[in-house]
Amino acid sequence: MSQKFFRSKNGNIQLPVFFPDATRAVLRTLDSVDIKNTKTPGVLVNTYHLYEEIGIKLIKKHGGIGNFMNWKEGLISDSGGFQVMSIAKKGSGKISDEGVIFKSEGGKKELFTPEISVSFQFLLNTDMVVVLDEFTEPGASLEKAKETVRRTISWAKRSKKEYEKQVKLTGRKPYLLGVVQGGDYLDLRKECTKALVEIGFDGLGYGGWPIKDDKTFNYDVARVIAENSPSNYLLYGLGVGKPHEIVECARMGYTIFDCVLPTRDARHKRLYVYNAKSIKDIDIKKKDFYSYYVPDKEKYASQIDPVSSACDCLLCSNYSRSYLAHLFKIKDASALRLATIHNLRFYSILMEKIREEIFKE
RNA sequence: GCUGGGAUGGCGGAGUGGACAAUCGCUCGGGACUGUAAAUCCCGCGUCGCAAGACUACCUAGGUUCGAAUCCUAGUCCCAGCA
Repeated sequence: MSQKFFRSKNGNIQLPVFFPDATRAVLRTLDSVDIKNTKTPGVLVNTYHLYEEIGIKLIKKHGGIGNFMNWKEGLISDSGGFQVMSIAKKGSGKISDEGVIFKSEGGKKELFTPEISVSFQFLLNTDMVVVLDEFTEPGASLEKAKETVRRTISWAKRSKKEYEKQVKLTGRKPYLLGVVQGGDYLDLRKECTKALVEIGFDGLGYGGWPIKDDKTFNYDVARVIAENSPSNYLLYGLGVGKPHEIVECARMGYTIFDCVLPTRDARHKRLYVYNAKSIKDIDIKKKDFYSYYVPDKEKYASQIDPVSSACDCLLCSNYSRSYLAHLFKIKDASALRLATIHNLRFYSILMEKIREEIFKE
């Protein structure tokens, strides 16, 4: 790991980091103060969604998405590449070399291009700009995968160009992240990585779908990207992942992660808990260093202890298991908020532990 | 006391002679979720069995019928109205 910090407007943030997904400029059920209190150093917002849902004028008026949502910490904007994939899947759009044609809310056809993505991200005024890429679908044929890599590289070139234009225009120089595609084809991944390095970025992202057919994480791809990137590059696991997957990738040199899991899982009644008595006792070297806690089980309905003793979040330091079970049972929104806060704190503790491990070595 | 209505699985509540181990909802148990179309979705839930299947079941006891949760008789309990 050569890069030790992530540059944000509010100062340097120690790497590695996990940024949860505030896709639509909100981390569902929380507000920005809540997020900060979980010791989460930054969030990811989504270019495609914000482009659709918030007008350019309003963003300009606020001087960026950070001001809009009153979030002064780290900010990364995703390009919309992941949405390009879902559009294609839905069949409600079309991907061409020029860009993506999609139907907006009102049914109007709109063209979304790599240039639009980058320039809009400058408007969002985030710390890292991610280039628009074409997602290699899981199970894609070699031919299909090659096609997405070809387009991803061509879009990356255009993005870089637009980025340089925007740097001149604004005088700002956020990180620029290239995204590696190529599915499970290691040669393709390598080729894509090299081509992107040739274009020149501040870092590269592990794009596409990182989970193999057998449901396990594809570490081979992660390794190929890491091994073929310059040492000063930031390595970013896009949409990664489960706690143990983050630990593994961090050991390979990845330093930035984002994922919907902690927040979505919280809303779906899956809380993460460390198999440890206290925060100090957490050992991420152990194979099963964490497990799941389902908050509304009957057996918890009368327990007065907190969800986890190895946690200092708002939930664990103030409320009992029975109270949380009650909140879930009566479907009160605060159940989701407390659960989300807890999972985010779990992830921020995870990153603290990873930093400890890496700096010790 | 009289009159009418009713008693179905953990709960609510369908079914009103065969296609019923019983629609559906809830509860309960299990699973999924990875750059968020997701406070969502999937599975199970009489007993035994991995399963095919077997057995016991719709208040109780009789009865009618080839066949009853469904029809008849008696009983028990509950509810409503009237005394």
